[in-house]
Amino acid sequence: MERFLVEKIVIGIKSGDEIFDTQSAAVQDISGDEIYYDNSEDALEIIRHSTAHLMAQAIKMLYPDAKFFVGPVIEDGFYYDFRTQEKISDTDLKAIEKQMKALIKKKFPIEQYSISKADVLEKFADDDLKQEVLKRIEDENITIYKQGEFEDLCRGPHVPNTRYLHNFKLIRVAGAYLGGDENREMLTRVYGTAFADKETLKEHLAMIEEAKKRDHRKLGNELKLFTFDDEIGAGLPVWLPNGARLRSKLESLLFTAHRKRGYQPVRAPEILKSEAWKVSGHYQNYGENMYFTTIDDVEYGIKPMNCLGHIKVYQNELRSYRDLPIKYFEYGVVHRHEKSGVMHGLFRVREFTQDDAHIFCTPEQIKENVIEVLGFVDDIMKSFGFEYNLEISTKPEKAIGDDKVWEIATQGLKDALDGSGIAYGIDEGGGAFYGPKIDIKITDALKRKWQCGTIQVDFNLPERFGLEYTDENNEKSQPVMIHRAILGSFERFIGILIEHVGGEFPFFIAPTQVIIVPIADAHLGYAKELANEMMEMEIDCEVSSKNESLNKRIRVAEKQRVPMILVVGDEEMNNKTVALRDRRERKQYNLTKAEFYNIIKEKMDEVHF
RNA sequence: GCCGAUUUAGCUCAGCUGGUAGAGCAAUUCACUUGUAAUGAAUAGGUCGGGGGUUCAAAUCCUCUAAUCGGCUCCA
Repeated sequence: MERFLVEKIVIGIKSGDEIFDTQSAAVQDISGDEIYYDNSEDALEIIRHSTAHLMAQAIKMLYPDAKFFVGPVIEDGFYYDFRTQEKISDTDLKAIEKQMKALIKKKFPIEQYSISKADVLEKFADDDLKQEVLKRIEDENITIYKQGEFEDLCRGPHVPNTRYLHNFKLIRVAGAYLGGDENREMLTRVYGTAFADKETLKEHLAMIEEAKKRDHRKLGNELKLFTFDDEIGAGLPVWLPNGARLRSKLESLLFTAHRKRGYQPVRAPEILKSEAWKVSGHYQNYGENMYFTTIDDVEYGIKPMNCLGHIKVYQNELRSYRDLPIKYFEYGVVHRHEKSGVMHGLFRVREFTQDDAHIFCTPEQIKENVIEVLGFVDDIMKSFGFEYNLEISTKPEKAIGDDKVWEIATQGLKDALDGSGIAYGIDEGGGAFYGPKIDIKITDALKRKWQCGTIQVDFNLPERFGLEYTDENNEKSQPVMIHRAILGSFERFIGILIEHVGGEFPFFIAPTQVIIVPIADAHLGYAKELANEMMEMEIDCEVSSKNESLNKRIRVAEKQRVPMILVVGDEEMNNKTVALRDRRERKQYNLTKAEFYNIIKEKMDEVHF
């Protein structure tokens, strides 16, 4: 393979933003920059697309009844959607790979020709999936690629010969709706990946394996942070002591952060009369995903959001423009009926706690308040070392309120983002039913994106609940509500944090911050004395006094990813010192008690959102 | 909800084509009293996710159901 890289084999031409393979470039007489056979983005596009076709060819040989839909290149690989009568499972991938390798050996040239759409429709008249593909193509001339006996409609680009496709791996089998429409049939999808050389492929696969070790579900179990239980129910997390300690540290830091920024803590019930959800529109727009109960013949809905309670707090007094903005926050426990197939560790659950807040303000105050929230988000994300993306979601199909109101609200969000010079993406039609939003997205260990925080501008609920304040002219005006969450939910945020740090939590939030290992029973008293002093300093601390060897106890503490391990024996006890072992460096430092306490105080003071 | 797979001791996993279960770690007890990543021995622990069926016999085959995993769809 090295030989190819050195020789700089040309597999395509880049003209402007478009990539052409050598076959098309020759036919259409296109000139531009040459794309060499290597791991560049453009080359991988060609290689992966060709590998997808090679896979289709192999599948067709093994499953002659197979009909193919589409096979695009995706972020780190490719897939192909198809239909067969026979069920295909992960164990069949090996056979498909083997067949692909056999095809590579035949060194089929990959040839291209083009025919009119009418002819293609005719040619594939008995292939309903091809007809579906053709419905989605507007061009009058369709190109077809042929390798050996196999041909498929395709825009390309492709490598010139199947012999360039050695370094691939089929990853998994999945199901996918035809055209992404859940009302259509489900096709079989096989995911795979490919590179220009074997080493890069190996590295990529190793990286995926490494990432799996950071999976929060695996670490949550190993570190005894949380669990799920069949008897309790799907999507209902149970927080174990370690996880609950971690979570309560986060809660308390975030509480202070809110208070510093002028938010008032409030609290409202878990269940509210359905009548209230009808006023808000949740009953009509979201009822199928809510849980209900009946008390004395009156129907109540378990809250899926906290806004209604906060609205009632606002309505408890008459408000003046001088009071605005008013900011209420609550760690609100909400329940949402998620479909059975979507639960995913702590990332997608049926009960979760939002760090939810509502800002009631005048329309003029939207921009400054959104900017302030964006700053709050940035403070939190930086403290944990998270990279995040922002996305504006606009009016969805299921929506309440005027188009004009939506327009104003959406513009308000854009203005705030533009005003603070932050880059953002746009998700058309992805907004909440009552207003547009800015979503804060973070990626997990396997690079899947998850929405965490959110900022939503809402004119609709204030209208529906008739919210008012008295303005400068002593007249009644309607305030705007900004819904916002920074973490999104404690569940999802902690899940992401676990993956981000691979279980090695920073000192300020670690469930067990210090573990003391007395060398022998004689040192237990001193260990407990240290532990008590640290508990006074609000440091979570454990004494490892089990009847095990010193080495074993250190090993266990390390595996539990405890940031600081103190070993104490005769020397430490007599001199009132500690031997501190660093989690990562495996080095020891001998410190006096006072020196050590200063270090941990400093570590705690480093954190402020 | 849909497609595919999985479910055996607290955890991680063995258990071939049917003959009622094993290992390592963890736990408990005892001995050892340890100076920076696993001391040794003994003991205990499972109606094999749950229901129904086939069979002389089911962890193993069939069926329904639940949960989990990988995707799809969805996520106020």
